[in-house]
Amino acid sequence: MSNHSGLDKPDFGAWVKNVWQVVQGIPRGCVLTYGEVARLAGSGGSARRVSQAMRRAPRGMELPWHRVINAQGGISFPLDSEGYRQQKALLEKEGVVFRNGKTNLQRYGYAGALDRLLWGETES
DNA sequence: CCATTGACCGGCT
DNA sequence: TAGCCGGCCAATG
Repeated sequence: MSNHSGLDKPDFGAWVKNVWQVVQGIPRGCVLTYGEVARLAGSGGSARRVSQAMRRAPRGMELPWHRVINAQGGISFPLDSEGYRQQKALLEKEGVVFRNGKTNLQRYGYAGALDRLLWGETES
């Protein structure tokens, strides 16, 4: 029951809200990949849906969207777009360093944060 | 309703 | 290291 004519949407809407919360939980100066955000929000969607979820965020909602990057450690906007420049600028302002258009996920990413807690500032 | 798109990802060559 | 390919799934035309 309840499944009839377009009812019972697989709570994609709920998943979207989870995405917002996950993104809001990313500390300043740190980053998370689309895939990681998707997973932390629950196994309902996929990495590709994360961008849609963030675009759906209400105007005025505080959402550090710039802390979400791709699994290669780079920004996923076209290189010559305004979004690319803006995201990079926001991240650099938080101390995230780019080398050849990519950041070191081992250092700024999720796993990196754990490693630093356990091993301290190993880094090279 | 079918086809294409997209702020992606992992595996394979 | 770099590039191609298939899968993913809601949104858009």
